[in-house]
Amino acid sequence: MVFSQRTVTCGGLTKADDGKRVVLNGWVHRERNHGAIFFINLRDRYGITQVVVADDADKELSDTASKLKMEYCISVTGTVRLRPEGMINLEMSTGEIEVKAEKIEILSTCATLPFMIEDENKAREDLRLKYRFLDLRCSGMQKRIALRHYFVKAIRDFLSARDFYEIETPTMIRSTPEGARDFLVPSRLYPGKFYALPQSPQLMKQLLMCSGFDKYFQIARCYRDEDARGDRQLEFTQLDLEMSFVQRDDVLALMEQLFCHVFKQILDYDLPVHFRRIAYKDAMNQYGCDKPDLRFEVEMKDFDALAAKSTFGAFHEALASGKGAVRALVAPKTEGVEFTRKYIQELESAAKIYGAHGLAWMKVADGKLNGGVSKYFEGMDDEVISSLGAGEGDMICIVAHPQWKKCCTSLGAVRSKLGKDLKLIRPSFEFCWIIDFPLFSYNEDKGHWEAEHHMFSMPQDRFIPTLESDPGSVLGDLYDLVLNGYEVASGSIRIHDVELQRKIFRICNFSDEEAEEKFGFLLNAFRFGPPPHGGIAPGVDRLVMIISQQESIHEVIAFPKNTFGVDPMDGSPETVDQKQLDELHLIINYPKKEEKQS
RNA sequence: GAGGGAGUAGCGAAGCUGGUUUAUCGCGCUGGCCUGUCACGCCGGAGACCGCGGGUUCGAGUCCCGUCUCUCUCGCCA
Repeated sequence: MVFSQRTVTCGGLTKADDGKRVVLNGWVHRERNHGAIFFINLRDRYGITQVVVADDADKELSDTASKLKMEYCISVTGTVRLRPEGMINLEMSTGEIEVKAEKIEILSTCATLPFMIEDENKAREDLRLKYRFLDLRCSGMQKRIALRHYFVKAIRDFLSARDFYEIETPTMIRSTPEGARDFLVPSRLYPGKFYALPQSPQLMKQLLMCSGFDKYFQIARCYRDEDARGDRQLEFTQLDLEMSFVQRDDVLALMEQLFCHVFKQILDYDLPVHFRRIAYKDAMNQYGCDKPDLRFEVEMKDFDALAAKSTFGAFHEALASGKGAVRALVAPKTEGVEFTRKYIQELESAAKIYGAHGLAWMKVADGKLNGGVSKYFEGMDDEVISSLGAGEGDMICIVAHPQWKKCCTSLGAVRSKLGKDLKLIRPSFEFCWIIDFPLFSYNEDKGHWEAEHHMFSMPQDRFIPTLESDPGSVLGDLYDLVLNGYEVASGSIRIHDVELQRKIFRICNFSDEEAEEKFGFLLNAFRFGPPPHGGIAPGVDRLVMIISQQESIHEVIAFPKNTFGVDPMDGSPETVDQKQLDELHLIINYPKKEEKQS
């Protein structure tokens, strides 16, 4: 197709270009027809420029102009001129100039739009996803995709300058029996055999360490066949990173420098040089989760002793086994929010989602405990109020549970809800490290220990003697990076010793034979002088989401899947031809529809 | 696997406790007018069996049951 190709973009013209003859290519963003004069806002990736078809236009030009509709793709040839006095639009970066059209070519027309191309598309998400190519024309999406590009570029620049190599690893690998469900790819050449898509390049990067590439990173696509959430979907992108000859603090320091650099580069935002470090146990006790939002101050307090002194039966029951806990927090008196029965009930349901049986509460009025469970604290008013630091008009919320973790997470949910409802959250970026995670957790259903993180993380030295006798109390050289209540990175110092690695497999119920069968290639590599190494993997989607103030990673992914793993645009996943199945030696065993009992 | 929310023209919404109506409004679409707009303005028009299927009722967008789709959360996600 022959057409007038652009000489400039729609974002770049200024009054310095006055008088210049230019060609613009772009989309009709808005069109205003005043009869004998037309205004066209022409849009491309770089911005919007006003095109004028003036009253002196010939018939051909004004006929073409009158045919234009939103989202027609056109080429405009014309001359830049200053806008007349009083017609300057300060809202637009190009608002001081306009292009007087001499020729307009319609490059393609546009059907009736399913939604308007605006700054932020207000259509339902499934419609946005079906017409994602149009949704992406909206300036909000354009900005976020651009931000993502600059985010990744800043990472590459930073790491390259520090001698890291970017190395690609396979996306079709062996399925390994840990973590999430794998996505499988059937093999045509080997009937009955499958590749798996990587949940992360974990083992490959450890092997690269064994190869001597002591500083590695990769912007890696990862796949996990689990249900989606606002902050995760079945395929996502990680900055995967690994280093040899390092200890935990080297990794943490590098990440602190990296994020300081990146935030300065793309947001001109100054992060602190060091991020706060919180032990997992303290995070649970104080914030009720392992990814605390530190943008507001409400903290949970140990209420075991005071609960034991109270006369409230539920507290005593929770503590009876010795494994339970009672935690309390103070909801600050806030203008515009009444701690009504209805609101307290809302808080209680938030707690119940995480297993709490109830939410105990009392208010501080005239320096005394009032309402709720206050009658069980007779004579303890001053003690309770001062130990929690509660003030006049504040409300004390208490959760008791026979399981420590459930007690904490339930009250943590209350804390989160208060943060939002009482508008306590500051607009800022609050990073912190969560360290000293337990290495194992006991899986009641399966009846054996499992790795909290993954089986390749190093136990902290002091626990190595008691590894097998007391797995539950072993802390690992594990670390999560948390930002504004989201886990944005997770990593560890890895095991590089065959015997220690075998021990960990055994604790996680893998026999030596099984371990050899599934992870033999790693164990084999560890026989040939593996270096001590460790790394981390920040989630790119999540970080860009938080930086761009969004609540769903869909807003920063060009073509995301919906909550059911379906792409409404291309319709995937979809059935395939019988021929394809035959080639792959597959027979589909459809699930039987359950007969409904009538 | 479980729970909460939603579904009304192409899009976004209103429609209270069942009953004045031809189901309302904004955007878009469409016909016309308009020489400085920039979310242009003005006049006119088309477009919805109120997700789908039953039921209750003299009467259902509204109440009940079922079902589908979407969305958030728990479980799950090292």
